Amino acid sequence: MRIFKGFILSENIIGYLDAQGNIIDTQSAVEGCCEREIAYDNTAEALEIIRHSTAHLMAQAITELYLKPQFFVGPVVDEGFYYDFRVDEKISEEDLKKIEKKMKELIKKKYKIEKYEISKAEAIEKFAQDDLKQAVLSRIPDETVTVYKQGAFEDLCRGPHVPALRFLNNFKLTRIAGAYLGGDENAEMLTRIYGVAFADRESLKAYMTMMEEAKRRDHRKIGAEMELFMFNEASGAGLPFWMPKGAKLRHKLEQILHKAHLIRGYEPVRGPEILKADMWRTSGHYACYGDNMYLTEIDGQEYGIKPMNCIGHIQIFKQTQKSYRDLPIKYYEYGVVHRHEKSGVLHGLLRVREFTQDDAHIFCTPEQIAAEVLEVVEFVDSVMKLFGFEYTMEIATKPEKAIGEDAVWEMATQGLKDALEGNSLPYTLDEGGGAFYGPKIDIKITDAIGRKWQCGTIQVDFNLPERFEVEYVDEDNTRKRPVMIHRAILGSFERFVGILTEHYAGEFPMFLAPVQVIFVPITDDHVAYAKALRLKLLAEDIDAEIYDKNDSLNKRIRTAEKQRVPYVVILGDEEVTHRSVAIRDRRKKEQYNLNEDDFMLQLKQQIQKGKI
RNA sequence: GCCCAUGUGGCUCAGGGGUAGAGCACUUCCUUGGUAAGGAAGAGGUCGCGGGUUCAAGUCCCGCCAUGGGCUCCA
Repeated sequence: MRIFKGFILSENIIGYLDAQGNIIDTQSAVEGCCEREIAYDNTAEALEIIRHSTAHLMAQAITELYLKPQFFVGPVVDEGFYYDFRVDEKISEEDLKKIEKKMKELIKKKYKIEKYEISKAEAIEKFAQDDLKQAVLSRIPDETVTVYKQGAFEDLCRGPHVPALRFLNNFKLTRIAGAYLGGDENAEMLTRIYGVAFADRESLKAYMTMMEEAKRRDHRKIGAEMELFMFNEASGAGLPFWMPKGAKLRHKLEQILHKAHLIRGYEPVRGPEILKADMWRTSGHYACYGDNMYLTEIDGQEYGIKPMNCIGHIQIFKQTQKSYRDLPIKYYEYGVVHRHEKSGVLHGLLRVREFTQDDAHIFCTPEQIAAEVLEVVEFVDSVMKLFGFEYTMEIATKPEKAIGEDAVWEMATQGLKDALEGNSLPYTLDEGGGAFYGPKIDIKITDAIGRKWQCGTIQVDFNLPERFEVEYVDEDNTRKRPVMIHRAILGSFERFVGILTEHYAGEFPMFLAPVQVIFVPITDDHVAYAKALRLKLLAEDIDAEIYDKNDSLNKRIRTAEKQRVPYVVILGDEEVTHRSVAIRDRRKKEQYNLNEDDFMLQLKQQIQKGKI
């Protein structure tokens, strides 16, 4: 047994943790520095070391393959690692395999990873030919910097690294992309290669399988297959079309939510799609959000297409005089909005230029804020439970571009915190992430395969009521300013349907499925019965189709199965005679018969599950 | 908007200077079949759009549009 730096030296140790939980690599460890060892496995600490070293290995491979390589930063991120760099030739997707191959060759050379220290001045001298390294150096405040070396390859780096390349066997380069130097939009664009690495082959395989699964669930693929929605090149980017099946799905979602709003005291309203630019000047949108707005001119007057629905709701509120007895007033609208998103960010239904928000504005007194925010949180909770989403909340504070006094912001932000803290609801903070008119709570949901999405939002706003001079008459007969709470639960139908599609992999529950039942009559003699049943279902708002085209029975069953419809129902002589149905459970590939009444009852019970 | 890649019938893809191909889907006919592809015939494409090079351009070059992966931002 060998003892090394106070620890038993094992083939399996790639680093240590000190008393503060910092990772100390084997190159940096000294006698008595550390509390415990980091073994070569898939713990967060081990992966951080492994991935960081894999990034270096990739850099070494790139150095050997391409002309004039210069490297910027190569950090470990949530999903793996990346390295930003510049070379004198073009690198594309196909090159990733070549780089991977070179990385594997380098591993076989069994280089040790060594570390040495030099002064910053020496480093500036050493990397004089490399302006990216100079950029990195200029960001380092320390007077001493460290360099890691493997074979002929040296890189300025803080570490930590594995002791030798043999720990880097299970990696995969996943994609190549452009990235601004330092994330600055005005700076040069570097090449970025992303990769993942694990301690064992199985974990890498599991990760790749998860990626495949995400690809299989991609809402763009499923949306096309199921004919839910489409885009049209000639019509423009980011402008979705809802095909009949998608519109049915969306309609069901709208109906479920409509009922849920009414029960909670919301009233439906609707504002115009386009308002005079002066309205947007008053609201502050023109100044703070103008870059994202579509503007036009009518009869010499400037108009703006609405990017948000608040202004319309404010006008409706102001139309009649309101008493403190009326508050809170809750207006809701499935509001169609247009936002000029940059072309590069458009992504299926998840990021579009025209979308419909499930938007509502609650006008209330400052004293009512906490209770109203809580009620919205409860609303969010029931919606997310319905679809089986886990979620977390995040409070976002004042951004750089904002309207209103700091004191007002402070009060609103505190109101949100109080509402959550007072009810022991956990949240995280996003400093500077608020809307320009107020702070907000963002709801982030986690889908069936663990991905996170931002959907709902609750925003407290003291500013717009002030700007539009919104008032109510208080009990002492004076005019007071109400507070506005902006909120959306799904966020937008587009995004939410996209997320739902991936969450369910297209296998929507009965209460959402665009087509809920498919009847397959065995011969022409059974079509009449199918038609009669279909009408009965329609009367109950259940969408059913009949597959009676001239194909073999097996073919029609296969086609029906592939539609991801909850109920495939076969109708033949037996069913017609006994007024029954033969149901195929497509998940279990089993079948069972029900009489007509029980069938209807079962369907209605399934639909009932969609009530909130 | 920026970097990289891609664009051939409704869908998935082959063809890479010399007169457009396959499978699925679609239409018609035969077949009336009890639980995942019965058979035959047919229709459908100015190869994303616009320029250029060439005797000749899906094919090579340029610009634009759209899509995909990122950067940045957000519902």
